[in-house]
Amino acid sequence: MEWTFRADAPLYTQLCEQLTFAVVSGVFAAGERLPAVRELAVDAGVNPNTVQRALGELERGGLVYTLRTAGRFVTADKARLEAARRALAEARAGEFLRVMEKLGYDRAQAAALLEEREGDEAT
Amino acid sequence: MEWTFRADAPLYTQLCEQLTFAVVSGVFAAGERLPAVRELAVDAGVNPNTVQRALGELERGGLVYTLRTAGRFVTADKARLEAARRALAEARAGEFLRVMEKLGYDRAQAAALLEEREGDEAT
DNA sequence: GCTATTGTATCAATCACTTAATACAATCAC
DNA sequence: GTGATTGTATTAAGTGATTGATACAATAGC
Repeated sequence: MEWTFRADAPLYTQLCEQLTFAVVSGVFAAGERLPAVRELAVDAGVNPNTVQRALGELERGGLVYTLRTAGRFVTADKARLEAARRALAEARAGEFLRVMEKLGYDRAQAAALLEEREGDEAT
Repeated sequence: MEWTFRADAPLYTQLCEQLTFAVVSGVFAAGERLPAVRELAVDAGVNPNTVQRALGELERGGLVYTLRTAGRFVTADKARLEAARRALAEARAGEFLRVMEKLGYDRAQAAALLEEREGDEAT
């Protein structure tokens, strides 16, 4: 998996987000075992503790679970994964609408703005 | 004007955003004089330096200008204000689409999600 | 010209947070 | 049972950024 980090936010935060997106969107399949903490750490070029901290968040959200010495696994509960994906999307949508409203765009205008956009390919 | 600060981001950042939104959406009219740095500081309950820093950002964006001892004024260039408003909206839209894409929503689905939402009044 | 009010500059300290090193614990595999 | 591999806990230190106190500078207004 590809890791990219900006300098304007903590590593563990970005790690958490990227891991969440990966899990929720199926990069790691439901029930699949994740690479070990140390492995992920080497792969991403960060300290194992940092990975640990990020994964702790995922665990609290029920997206992954831990078998003490066997490793971490993505939950097998596909409904839960889908619900999480949806919840993330809803949250982002909510934030987006709040900000747009402060800028004087109502819901319809905000939606229209999305569709009008040209050439914003997210490489 | 109403100030609200969260604890999860620097004051000057939030101040900057709130001032930008206020200026761009006409809370302070084009050409109007802004309250003095010290006045805003008292009003918002922060240090004058913090206000100064935030306003510096607005100035760099051409939204306000300074007359050394007379105060700060919103630019009289309404086109510029409108352009800034639009640019902010576009930027947010772009971010939103990028994230939604990572979550597996294409542009149309993202837009649809906005319109489906119920009861998300931004009090 | 004097004074009050404006923005500006400087400097320091505190504060919190992130990151890292290291050691511990448990159990799977053989 | 032994060792390798897993996650976990503890602790420290760097580090960097934010905020605040204070002094400076310029000029508008009377």
